[in-house]
Amino acid sequence: MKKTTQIFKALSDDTRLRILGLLVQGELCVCDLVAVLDLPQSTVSRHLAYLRNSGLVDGRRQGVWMHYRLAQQDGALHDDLIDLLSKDLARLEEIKSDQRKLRQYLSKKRTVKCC
Amino acid sequence: MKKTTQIFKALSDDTRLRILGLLVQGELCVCDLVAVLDLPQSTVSRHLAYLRNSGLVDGRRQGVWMHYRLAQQDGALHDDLIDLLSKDLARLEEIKSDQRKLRQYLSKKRTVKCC
DNA sequence: TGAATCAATCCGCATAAACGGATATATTAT
DNA sequence: ATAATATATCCGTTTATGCGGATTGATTCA
Repeated sequence: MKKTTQIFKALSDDTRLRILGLLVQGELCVCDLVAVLDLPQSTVSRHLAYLRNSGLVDGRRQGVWMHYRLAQQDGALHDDLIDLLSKDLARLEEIKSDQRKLRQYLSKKRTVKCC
Repeated sequence: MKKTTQIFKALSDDTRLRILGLLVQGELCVCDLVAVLDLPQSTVSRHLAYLRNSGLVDGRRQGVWMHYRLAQQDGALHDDLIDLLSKDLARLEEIKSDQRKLRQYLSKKRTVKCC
């Protein structure tokens, strides 16, 4: 039960939903998220830690950079929720806006000194 | 976005998940919930108010008693979550135990002075 | 109207969690 | 080793939320 409420707590915060709304598009590194969300790095890292502790995302280090992506295969409820988020988050205006910003950002990424 | 996080907040608490785990079985009144959950009435009512404000349950007065049930038709995310809960809550041991208690309770309900 | 009963709200207290600048840690390159 | 950079964690402060006994409000019946 604690695991279940923990997952829902992880989804109860605007910033974390925004992060997930970007990660449903694919793996990203912290510097990408900071740039697109336009939030302090400590804020982004703190929320990523929360999502990881809740089992919703996995992190992988590549050199200095940490890449995060949605976690897979972690129980029925978890998988059902990931499916649900992939489908329903993109209906929210704020998420759509972030996703647009992400596309712009990725298209000019070579000009950015990040991963 | 606020509406979305509000729904997830509503699902982030043990007591509220237990209430929903009973309501997926059908409409119940507050006194039923207090008896089965074995919690103070003020606690149950407070959580019911939270669930109602989040749009997850509807209340209907019948005389002195308030009957609560899962709300329907309130947006894509909402409906998807109700489906998910109906399916996944019953996998949790604590919820299964509550649902057993509910069946026992309902079977001897005529001996209880409640709705 | 007054008593009885169910449910909602109030209250003070305790705990959890968000914020973001500052600091610590980890990795790479010189 | 030292510097540079990316990320994680620490810290004090603020805000949100849970608790449950006590109170209030609503409804029914005599």
